Amino acid sequence: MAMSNSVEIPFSTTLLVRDTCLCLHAQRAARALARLFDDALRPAGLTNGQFSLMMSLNRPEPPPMGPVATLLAMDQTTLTAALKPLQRKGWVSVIENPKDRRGRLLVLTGEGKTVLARALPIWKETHAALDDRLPDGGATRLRQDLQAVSEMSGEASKPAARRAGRVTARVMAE
Amino acid sequence: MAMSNSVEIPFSTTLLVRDTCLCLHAQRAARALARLFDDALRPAGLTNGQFSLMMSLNRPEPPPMGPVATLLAMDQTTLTAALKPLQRKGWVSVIENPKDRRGRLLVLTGEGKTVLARALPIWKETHAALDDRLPDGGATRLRQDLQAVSEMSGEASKPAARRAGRVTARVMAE
DNA sequence: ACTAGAAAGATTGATATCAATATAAAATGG
DNA sequence: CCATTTTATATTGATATCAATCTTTCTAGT
Repeated sequence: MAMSNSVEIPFSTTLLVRDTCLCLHAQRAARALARLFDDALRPAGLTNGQFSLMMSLNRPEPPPMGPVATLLAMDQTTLTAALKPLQRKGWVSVIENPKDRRGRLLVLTGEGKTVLARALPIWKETHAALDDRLPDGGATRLRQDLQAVSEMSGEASKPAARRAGRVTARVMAE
Repeated sequence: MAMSNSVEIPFSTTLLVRDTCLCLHAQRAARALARLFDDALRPAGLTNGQFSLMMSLNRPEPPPMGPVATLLAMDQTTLTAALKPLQRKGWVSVIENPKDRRGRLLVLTGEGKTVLARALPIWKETHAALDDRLPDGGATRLRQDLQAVSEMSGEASKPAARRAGRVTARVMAE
């Protein structure tokens, strides 16, 4: 009798994973929304990620990189990479932190602010349209649920924490 | 009087965008969940995306690429790229479609099935743990909301449709 | 059958993402 | 104050993501 080499997973399992996996659902929604906003923001010269990043730099005091990476729930090395094109375009400057010479401060330039200001109404329109198409209160609920998931699967696996074996601080307090 | 070159966006607007943008929330949750599942699946040699992709290939009949890309809500060119490492590892074969010589069929190899079968219990555990940490019914609700968003912002902006100016067919009917 | 258009994928180039690792500076414990 | 550890960030290498574009093959209309 022949060696049964390949392990069969029932098709029903495939359907189960397809229908229930929160990770898959999140990746799909994230791709779809990214495309939606990328398309909308294209005339402004920004992607959804660049918009979010630059918007998060619009603060009274220029923030260091770590907190921004945490805010965006991205790896610090991803942030370093994401800043490169924005620096090239002159929209963000990365300066040395005088208080801590290991660190950098992220500064939105005047030109960066202009680009961001042009993108803002597009974001508003796009987001309002999206909001309208969701059932009443759907957006708020979804936001809360996403927040919960980010924090939950984030606490233990926040990029910074994973390297250091511990959890890091709060970010962008109002 | 000096030229007022830079456009100021109030900090309150930044906080508004940070707190309400569904796209940002989705990207963050997607990154956090991706890390969670990537970490869990690492011993099995798979990333969350590779797991989802390979699982979606576990069907009675090997599917063509288009429907798989649609199912995963990713661009067709992304799928082409994502298949490369899986082909190299011998877990997926890309064969010519005898019915349509433009097309390809994606086949999970025996070795691919074995890898996937080893990853399955990890997925189950990880997903169950995640489920437990969400409030009652939270997972189901979130799934439905994510689904709605994917379909909504997907219909008009499905990768295939964006190129062709129209919307494509249903996928992976049970 | 022919031809124009549509559809399926592949390729290229730019950016995004993270793991592993490296470097430099600050903090901490003697 | 010095040695160790920790923290902040950068670099490299692999994969993921999409826009723009190209080739091949199929389909429709004639």
